Amino acid sequence: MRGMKLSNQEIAGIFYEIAEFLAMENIQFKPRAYEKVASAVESLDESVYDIYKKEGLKGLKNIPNVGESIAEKIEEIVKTGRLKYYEELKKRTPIDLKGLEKIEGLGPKGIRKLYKEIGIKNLDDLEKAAEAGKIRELDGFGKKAEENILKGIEFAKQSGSRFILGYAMTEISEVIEGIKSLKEVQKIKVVGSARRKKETIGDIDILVQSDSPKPIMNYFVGMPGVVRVYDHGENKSNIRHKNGMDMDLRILPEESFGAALLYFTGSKEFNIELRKIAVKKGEKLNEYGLFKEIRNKKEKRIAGKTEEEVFEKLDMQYIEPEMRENQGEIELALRNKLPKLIGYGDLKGDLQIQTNWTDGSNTIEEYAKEAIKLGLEYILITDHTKRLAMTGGLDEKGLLKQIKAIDKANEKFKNKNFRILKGSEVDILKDGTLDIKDEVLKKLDIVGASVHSYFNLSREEQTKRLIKAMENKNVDIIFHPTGRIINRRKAYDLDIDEIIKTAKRTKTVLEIDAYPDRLDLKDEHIKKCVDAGVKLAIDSDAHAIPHMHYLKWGIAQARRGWAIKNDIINAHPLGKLLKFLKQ
DNA sequence: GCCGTTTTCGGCCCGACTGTTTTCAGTCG
Repeated sequence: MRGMKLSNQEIAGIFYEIAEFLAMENIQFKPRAYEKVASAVESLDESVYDIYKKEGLKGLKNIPNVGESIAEKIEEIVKTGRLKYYEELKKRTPIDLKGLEKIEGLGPKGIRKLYKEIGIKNLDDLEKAAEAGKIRELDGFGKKAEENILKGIEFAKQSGSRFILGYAMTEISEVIEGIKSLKEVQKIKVVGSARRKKETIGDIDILVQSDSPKPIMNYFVGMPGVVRVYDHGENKSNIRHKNGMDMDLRILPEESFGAALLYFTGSKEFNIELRKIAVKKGEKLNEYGLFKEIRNKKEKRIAGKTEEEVFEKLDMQYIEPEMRENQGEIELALRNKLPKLIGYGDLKGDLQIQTNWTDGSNTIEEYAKEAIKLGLEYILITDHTKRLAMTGGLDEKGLLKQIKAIDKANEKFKNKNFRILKGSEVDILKDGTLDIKDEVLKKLDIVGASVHSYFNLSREEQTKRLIKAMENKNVDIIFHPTGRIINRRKAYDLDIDEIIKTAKRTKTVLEIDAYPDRLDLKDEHIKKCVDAGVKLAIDSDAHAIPHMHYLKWGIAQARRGWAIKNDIINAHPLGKLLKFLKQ
């Protein structure tokens, strides 16, 4: 095999681009076929190189939506690192497709026209042509189109990555509160990827139930912070907010609200599958409801008021929003075999908290009081250890001192059915040993260990390092196992399957760090752990009191990984939790 | 290009809004 190995993500990118090129040529159905493959490759948890190595062409064809022709194309990529078909398409139309399609309102047909008629290849060309007034002269374009292109270029220049859900939610809530205050609003709900609790979101979709949409729409497009209005209709409007987010508002009446909720929550692939199920039953599903044709083409709405009703009429179980990704959940729902996901109120404790003994802002007691308010029964204090000098990490002596302080603090909560547990976030050194002696670790209730250095070790070394830490009998949990920070730092290179295998063998728990920009493990890793029977902990990683409220984002991530209550050790009462741990 | 309780050909999810149309194509989600 020659050339650079492409990631699944990059290969998916190629197929997305091919879809786009084919759409430009006005070719029917093929673009959709390539898109589907791109999305399937993107969500694989095994590299296509590994699949090909193990099972060859046949393995590739087992990827959903991959047939003869595309399997061969993937094979070519694996073998040569290139794809001739793609390169020829690019040669025929040598343009910066990815850049140009960022412009809102500009699609494949428009891009093709701009290239064919006035030779526009990239955003620079486009900007110059628009400024020179050349766009408006083209058939099918006009003055308005030219203006929109200029605005689009400006936004494309300043818009960056996707937004982190847990952080964006605060600002979203303000907008929601504003809309909610209108008397015409009967119900309001954030839908789209935010309701599915994806870790990052591209835009905000909002759904309102109302019988008089007009005043609501008028408020929405004119509310404070709106910098651009893309659409302003009776049922649907779309704006850009000054915080950089695009927001979509749809308004429907009560009889359609459930169907609309279902539709606008997505995912797109999930919706398409659901609609196909309806079609097979001779019915039609859209955002207004589930419809059955009665005599002479007249339709009757058989469901639509609630999501539950629509699922029921489709003869399937209710599917939680976090699962709606068309990753097998639909089949399970049809067979009445869905797992019962861990609930948002199911946690009994928080197992990662940093106090003012190191780099946290609050005292042990303050955290305990907040935990009681949140309905928790225990917390684990996990301050950093000595190698992390910049946090004032504790050494053996410091830890022993903290143990005594916790004993004393526990006196105060005796009557409250609440316990503060003694723990630590021990540093895993380069060779996999720990920076605190075993004889001290032994005295703690629960020990978490994590990596804070040498992020650039080779996959083999990094994996070995973590395995060694897991093999330590005192280590109960590995905190933030992959080390990624969303939009800021890549995960360190790790053989996650080996880590999961070792976790199973050594009875080590892996953490779902609930901090909004960590969410480490990722949903697909969680799914693997659940399948392998590896236990997980959901922790806030709080460095201050408000951070304890992040636990819900960890639960959301666990639900996206199909975890049930029994998979999460801190969903258990204290006694049962302690039995799970090593020794 | 893929896929199959309408199986190896003939389908492929469905609807809102805009701009430039004079009944609709393109784009988006």
